[in-house]
Amino acid sequence: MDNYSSIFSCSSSSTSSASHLSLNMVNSQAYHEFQGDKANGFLGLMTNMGVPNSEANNNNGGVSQSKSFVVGTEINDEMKSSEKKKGEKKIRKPRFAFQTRSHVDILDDGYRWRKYGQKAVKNNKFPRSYYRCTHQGCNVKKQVQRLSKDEGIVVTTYEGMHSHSIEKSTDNFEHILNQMQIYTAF
DNA sequence: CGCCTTTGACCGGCGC
DNA sequence: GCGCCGGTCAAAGGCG
Repeated sequence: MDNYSSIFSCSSSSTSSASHLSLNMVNSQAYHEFQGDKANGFLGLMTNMGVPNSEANNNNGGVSQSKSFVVGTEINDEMKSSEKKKGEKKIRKPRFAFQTRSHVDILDDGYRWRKYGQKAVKNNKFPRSYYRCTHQGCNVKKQVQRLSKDEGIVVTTYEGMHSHSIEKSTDNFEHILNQMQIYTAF
């Protein structure tokens, strides 16, 4: 979790109308923007989400916001010769993460995930869990990790983007956002 | 019965 | 070259 280029803070958006839409949008757009220039496009998007109306939440000194979006562009080092790897499986996919103040680490975002691994993280007493989207042909991955520093914070890192639509009701993004708000209130 | 979690093994990259 | 580390595989078992 060191090489993330930028951190966005996102307090709960009160307008639920934009919620699931923006999450989808962010997903795809971010993917594109990362090809060329790093995080600027994403930043713009976040502003589009019409966010910052920070509820004066009671956060303990260190953390100033309850939810923060972290966007990682992986190390682009060897992408000089883009044709180097024929299989392009080697291409580092853009990842983006957000951390949530929550006591449950299963954040249902509307997709179906299958857990395929769990590893201990060093300097962290909590393990990290690896999930994969079970939709056929969609190999989006995510990993969920809890901070040992503050076990109330769960970091979810997504990798890749879904090539399909959500299987559950699309209102689910609203639900999760609502959940986030609820947990944030504590 | 199908889908999921669990868990140790395995593997590739990287630093020494 | 070797060992560590992070990520993935796959067999076995659980659960609705």
